[in-house]
Amino acid sequence: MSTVAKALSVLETLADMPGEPGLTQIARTVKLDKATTHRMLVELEKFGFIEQDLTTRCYRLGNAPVRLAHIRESRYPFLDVVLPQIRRLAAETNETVHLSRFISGRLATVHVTESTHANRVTIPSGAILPLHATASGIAFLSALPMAERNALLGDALETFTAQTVVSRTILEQTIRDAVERGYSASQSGFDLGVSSVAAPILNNRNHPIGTVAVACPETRMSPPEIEKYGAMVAQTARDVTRAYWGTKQKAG
Amino acid sequence: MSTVAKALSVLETLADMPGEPGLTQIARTVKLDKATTHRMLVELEKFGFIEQDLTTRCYRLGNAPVRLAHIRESRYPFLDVVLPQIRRLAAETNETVHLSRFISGRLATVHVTESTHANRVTIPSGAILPLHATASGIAFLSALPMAERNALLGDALETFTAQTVVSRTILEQTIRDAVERGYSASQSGFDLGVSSVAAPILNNRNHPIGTVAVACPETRMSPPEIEKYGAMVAQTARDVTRAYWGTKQKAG
DNA sequence: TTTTTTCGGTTCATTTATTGAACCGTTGAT
DNA sequence: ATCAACGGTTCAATAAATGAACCGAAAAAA
Repeated sequence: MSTVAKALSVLETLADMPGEPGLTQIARTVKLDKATTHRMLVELEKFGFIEQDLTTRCYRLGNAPVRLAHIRESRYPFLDVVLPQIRRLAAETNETVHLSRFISGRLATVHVTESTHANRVTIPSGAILPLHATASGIAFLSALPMAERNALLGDALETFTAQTVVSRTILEQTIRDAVERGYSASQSGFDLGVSSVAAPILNNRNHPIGTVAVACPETRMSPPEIEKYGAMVAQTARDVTRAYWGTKQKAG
Repeated sequence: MSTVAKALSVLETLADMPGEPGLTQIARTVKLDKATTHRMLVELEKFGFIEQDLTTRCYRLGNAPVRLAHIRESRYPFLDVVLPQIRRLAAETNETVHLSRFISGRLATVHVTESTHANRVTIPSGAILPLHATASGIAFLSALPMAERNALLGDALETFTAQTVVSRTILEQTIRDAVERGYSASQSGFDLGVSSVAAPILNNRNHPIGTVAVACPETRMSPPEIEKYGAMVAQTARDVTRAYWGTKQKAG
């Protein structure tokens, strides 16, 4: 493992730890020697990637990533790249299409293009989508390695409707189906009478960062539509992934 | 120079370079060997801090900083920490107080608390403040090393009013005055009839990230007020800096 | 109170990763 | 056809990273 990889591991570990941990705690979590961890922290701090509270001696994420994120987003605005694809899918299906992103541990709706049908599904932008009860959630989970999947799901699966999948084994099967087909499908799992299909948007390291989904009243989503929209949503997700991360796709 | 420092230098350099440079260009800019630079780029890419376009082989800033920035901002929201201080200054002066941040190369107004006077200064949130023509801009420049200062100012100084400072030598003197007093002052440099004083907000490495400013009609800003508000705005900027970066202040 | 543990941080002989001049194959300009 | 510049790789020489043991302080346990 290269020194740089160790430093970046320390940074990511710190970011994913709750609160403001101390040196020993960070070292234990990254599984690196205390002295090594300390040197990494010192270097990272020099560049503002982390900060240390002088009174408690604890570490926290710094401001440097915020600056870099600004630069990144001003040059490659995610929505600018993705929205045309979303709108095309919405036009082709004439159903409500929504885009979600995985932000600080939760899947949040960041854009919705509504269907023009009188009877249509409306989703508020910003809505948090439960991972086990929505097509988007299942799609997201389906692109995740098993370990991360279980960590995210936690212990209890909340019930939203009579049709919400709360059985662990059924959920596992649903996710396996989604992996196999390349898209997920859900009927009334979160909102009664709403059916949707969804596919994961991946980054260039094949980790999911969000989803695209088509949602409509269940009366317009019979098995042939599921298959048709499913294929379309999967294709759109692939297009989005390619448009945003260019041609470079890495394995695993 | 540690390996980690080299890697982070490569990252920051890439972020600050325009367009999508190639390996050799990056190596020249960071002043590191091509082989070394390449290894850093490969490591950074593994963690998503940078991306490479497979067709052009060029590098660009990646998505990882965006994720970290989300975590940082959700835990330490800048505005939550700063706004109470801004409001206190507004209450004490009963003049319009505004906060700006340096975002992707420009100084942008991110918050305004208006005076209750009938005759008051109104600034739209989001307004871009020219660096050479506003008290905020001068304050920001005054906290910057000479090299960065000149890089930011560019070649020509735009004229906004008859009083806009467009002479390089006068601007230099104005900045020196600001450095000496700890706050900057400007009369009608951007908007006619508006006077303001401002001070820089620093990060824990003493680099400016934004400014606090008091703005009012020039009729209410005679020399004694400049001095009084100047001292207050400088103190507020220091308080903000301390509140956001805790007790840890580093030299240099 | 005294003792023990845990903490953040440092040291330095040992180990290991980093380094960079020279190199290769490719591309694009002359 | 030639040359120059590119991205990327190689490997002996080298410089940096490593981590068990350590320090003093502070918290926890006795």
